[in-house]
Amino acid sequence: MSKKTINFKEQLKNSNYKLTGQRQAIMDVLIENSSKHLSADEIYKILSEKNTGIGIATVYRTLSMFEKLKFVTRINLDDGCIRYQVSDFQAEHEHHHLICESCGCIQDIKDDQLEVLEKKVLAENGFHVYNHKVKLYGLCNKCYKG
Amino acid sequence: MSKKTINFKEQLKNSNYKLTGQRQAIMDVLIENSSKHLSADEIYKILSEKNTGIGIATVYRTLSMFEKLKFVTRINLDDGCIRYQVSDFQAEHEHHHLICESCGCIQDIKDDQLEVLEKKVLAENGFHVYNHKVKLYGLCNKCYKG
DNA sequence: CTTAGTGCAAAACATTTGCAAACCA
DNA sequence: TGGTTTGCAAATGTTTTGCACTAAG
Repeated sequence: MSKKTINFKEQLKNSNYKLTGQRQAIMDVLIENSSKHLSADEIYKILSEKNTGIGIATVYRTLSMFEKLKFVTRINLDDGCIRYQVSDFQAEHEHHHLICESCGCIQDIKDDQLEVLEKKVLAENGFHVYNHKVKLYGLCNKCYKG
Repeated sequence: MSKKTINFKEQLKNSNYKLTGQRQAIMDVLIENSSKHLSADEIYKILSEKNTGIGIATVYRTLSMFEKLKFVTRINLDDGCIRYQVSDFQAEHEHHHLICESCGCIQDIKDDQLEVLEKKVLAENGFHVYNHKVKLYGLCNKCYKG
C-alpha cells in the first residue's frame, strides 16, 4: 500500500467521511494516472471500463470532496471541463504547467521561482500570497524544432 | 474618441469584420468596466439595462471574436463562467492577478518578474514560453489586517 | 441500526448553433 | 444588393440536485 493510499484513508476518517468502494476506486484511477490531467468524464469512462457501476454524479461529488480535502488539485485548460490531478503531498504550492500551443501536451514543473514576484507583491500591494496557479503557454521542445 | 476605440475600429476593418452597433456597444461596456472582469452574462445584463436589444448569443459570438483579435483576454476564476477584460495593448504578456480568498477582490499587476522562471524552463525543459497566466491566491491588505 | 453515500433521471447552467430576418458596406 | 451579422429558440455539454435505495461503521 502506497504512502498516498494510507494518507488518503486516514484523512478520510479524520474528516468524518466513510471509506466507500467508489471513493477508493476513484482515488485508484487518479493515482494510476497521476501524470495526466483527467476530467470527471474521463474518470467516469475509465471506471466504466473496469465495470465498477459508478455513476457520473458520484464522480463529481467525490472529486469535489477530494478537492476540499486537498487530495486533488484542479486545472482548467479552457477546453470546456475541469481537470484533476492527485496533489503532490510534499509540495507547499501547486506546481506550474507548461502548455504547448501546438501539440497540446502538458508538462508539470515543480520548481517555484516565484519568491521575487511574491515579495514584490507583498511590498507594493500589501498582498500576502499563499498559493498560486501558473500556466506558461508556448512551444515544447519537439514542436519548436519540428 | 479614445485610442482604444480608434484601434478597435481600424482593426475590425483590417480583419474584414463589419462595425455594427452591437460590437460597438459591447466594446463600450468593456471599456467602461476595464478594471472589472465581466462574464458574458454580466455584459448581457448591462446591455439590457441600456435597452440595446442585444441577444446573449451575440455577446458570446462577439467576445469570442474579440478574443481572437486580442481585444480582450479571458480569465477563469473557477466560478462557473469565463470572464473578460479589455487587453492592455501596450503589454507584451498578460498581467498577473492577485485574488483574495477572503473578500474575492481581484487586483491586476503589470509587473512581470517571470524572466528567471522562463529562462529556467527553456534551459531545463526546452520549452519556449510566449505567454503566461499567473494567478496568485492569498489575502489582500485589508483582509490580512482585519 | 442509522445516517452518509449512491445511482438514476431530471434539472440547472453556461455556451453554441441553425435559421430567417435585418443590416452594414 | 449580397454577404455578414443578428435575435430567437432549440440544442449541446458539463455539472448539480432530488429522491428512493444501499451500505459503511
